[in-house]
Amino acid sequence: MTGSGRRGGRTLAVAMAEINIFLPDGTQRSFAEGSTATDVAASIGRGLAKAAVAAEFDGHEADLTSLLSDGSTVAIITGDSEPGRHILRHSTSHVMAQAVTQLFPGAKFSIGPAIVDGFYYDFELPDGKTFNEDDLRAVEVRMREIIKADQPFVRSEMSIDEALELFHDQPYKQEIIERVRALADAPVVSEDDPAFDDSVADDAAEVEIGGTVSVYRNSAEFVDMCRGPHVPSTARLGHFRLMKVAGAYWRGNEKGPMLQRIYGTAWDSKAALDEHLHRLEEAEKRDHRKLATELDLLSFPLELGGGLAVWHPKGATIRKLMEDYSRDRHDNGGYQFVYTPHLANGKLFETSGHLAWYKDGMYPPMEMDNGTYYMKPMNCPMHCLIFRSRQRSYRELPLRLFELGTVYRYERAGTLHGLMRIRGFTQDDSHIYCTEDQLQDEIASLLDFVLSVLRAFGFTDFTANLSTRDPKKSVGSDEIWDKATEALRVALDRHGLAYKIKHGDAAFYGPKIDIDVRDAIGRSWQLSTIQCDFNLPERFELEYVGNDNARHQPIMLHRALFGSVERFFGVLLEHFAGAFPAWLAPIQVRILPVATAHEEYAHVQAAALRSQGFRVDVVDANDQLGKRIRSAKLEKLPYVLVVGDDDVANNSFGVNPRGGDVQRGVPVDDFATQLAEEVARGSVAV
RNA sequence: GCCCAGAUAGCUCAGUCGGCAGAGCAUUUCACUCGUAAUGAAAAGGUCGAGAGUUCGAUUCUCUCUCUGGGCUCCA
Repeated sequence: MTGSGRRGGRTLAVAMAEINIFLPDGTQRSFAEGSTATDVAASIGRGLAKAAVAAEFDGHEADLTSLLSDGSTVAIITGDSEPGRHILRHSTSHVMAQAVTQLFPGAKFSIGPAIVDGFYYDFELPDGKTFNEDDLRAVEVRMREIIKADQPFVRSEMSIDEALELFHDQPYKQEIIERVRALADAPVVSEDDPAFDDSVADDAAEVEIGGTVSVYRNSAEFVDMCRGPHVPSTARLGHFRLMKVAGAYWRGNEKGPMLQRIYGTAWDSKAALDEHLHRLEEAEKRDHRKLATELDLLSFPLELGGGLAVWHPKGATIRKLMEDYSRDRHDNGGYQFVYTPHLANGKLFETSGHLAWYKDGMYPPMEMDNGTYYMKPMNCPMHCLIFRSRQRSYRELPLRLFELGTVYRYERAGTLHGLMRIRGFTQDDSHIYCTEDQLQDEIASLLDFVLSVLRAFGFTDFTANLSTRDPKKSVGSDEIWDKATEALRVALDRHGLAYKIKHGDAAFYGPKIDIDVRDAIGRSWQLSTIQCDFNLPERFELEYVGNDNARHQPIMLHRALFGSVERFFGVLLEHFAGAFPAWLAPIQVRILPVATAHEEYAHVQAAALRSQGFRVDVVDANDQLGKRIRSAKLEKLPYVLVVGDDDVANNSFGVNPRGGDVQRGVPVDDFATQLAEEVARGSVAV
């Protein structure tokens, strides 16, 4: 079966004339043809052999059988498993590099890892040439030829010096090899260690650590440094597509050279590839920018400039409902509402430190007769002024100030993205001032509050990130950092919320929790944040009088649930694919009279429903009923009510719900009662 | 900010090898009055993103800018 290209739950990985066992730690051991499980167990230990994530063998089923019959469980990697997809994607990226070097002589290549759903490879073309769409198609064609040629991937190992010689005309490969040489002598650093360096780990993933470098050759002219593993030969590949070309900095360094990155997707079967492409189409259909236009919710007029939106009536209705709900919850949650202006004298941002650290992210200054003014990039300094406006007692704490505060940030032009990254946006922002003793309880109840509000908007799947101190850049004592970090951790544990610790990822002023939510099609969005701040209370010299009649500095918490109202709106729009639940729908009910004779009844009923607080409109019988229904469906309205002779006679509606079956003759009062229940249920906090 | 690709009617798009700009949907009007996803006819709708250059002539070619999309970087 060698080279037969079996896939789909069957053997994918087969090597030439040897057995390769892939161990869970990412290393690989090779055994000569004919080795048995006894040999394997003797060499690497039975436990490790059992835990192996994959094995390559020579297409001799007898060898495999002997491995298995000996009792060692050696997993054979298949194309429809996660490690299998990883291997075939990485192998496809090698083939792409091979095709590129053939079509573009002199191309330098750097790294080409497997990523979610696919792979990429970064290139530098001679004379600063760049890829275009036609180049991509040409590369695809060449790749298919290589795949058809059924070239075996042959692994070999060499010394670092030999590798440097082999890749003498590949400067990026040489740089990686040099880094690995340095790494071989350096102590092993765990991922949890603050000194852990991602980029070194990436390099280490390319090659073996320990003085040798492994390379894979799959034809006379193409060899690439790689730790492996790979599929045994190129014929095992084939269900791929090159998706796009993009610029990418070498090692992600903005000051470094810009390479050409080609992204591709690769799967073990045509069905899996088609399914993936279909998923992309579905995600595209839910794109909030597309839906915002189709549903007439908002727009980004050219005349306004980049990253600035205007809200049309329907979008504004949804936004108002979101904001009303938020205000209501905060009102009941012990928050006090404040308002602050959109711009301020630069002295304020000098005091807060924003000008010193964040000036590039702020709109440029406005010179005025009595000073220099800036649009506010944050609400916190202003809330601190409110705290400081008079002497505070411990009896007032925790003091929770809340504002739907609109801020302006000069996001770099290339980073703008619809509502998700925008230059003027509104935070559901609160700053909580509390004592050290109150910190634990405050954070715990805050986490309750955050999750409850998110659930009310239809999200159920959450994960959290806990970002801890970066000792190289932080203010505040060890003691207070430990205490705050512990408070955040305890709150997460108490909730049983899954969380990852991001070491050293905290802002300089304090640790934080970020909440990610999964939407209806499984994408993850970072929304809420809870941040401790030991910096601003110091800078603004905030204090309260304690029960010991002495002055103390409060701890400050920043927190936002939506994060930004605009971004949250965008996420909701994609989550619901524009079909907002009844409590948020800008138009909940549309009444369609069958003919002109029923228009009066339709308008009377619409007025009656409006008086009960529902959002209702009527479309008169100028068009055919079918057309008006179609139009209402495209607008994704929760309820279409058709009224004709029967309904006028019986005081009823023909109810056509979104995603449900038509029901004729529903009594008017029954419909109103049921809709009221649905609306009330929709926004209930869980 | 950097790399690539774009910008034509409200929307989705076609087109002009440089010579008065096109469709469907939406809009308006007229006819039709219809029971659950597209009735028919007509009208109106455009400085072809902005500016400069080349040209007898530019929406089309060149350059700059603006904005958008995909990435990279960034998001204190």
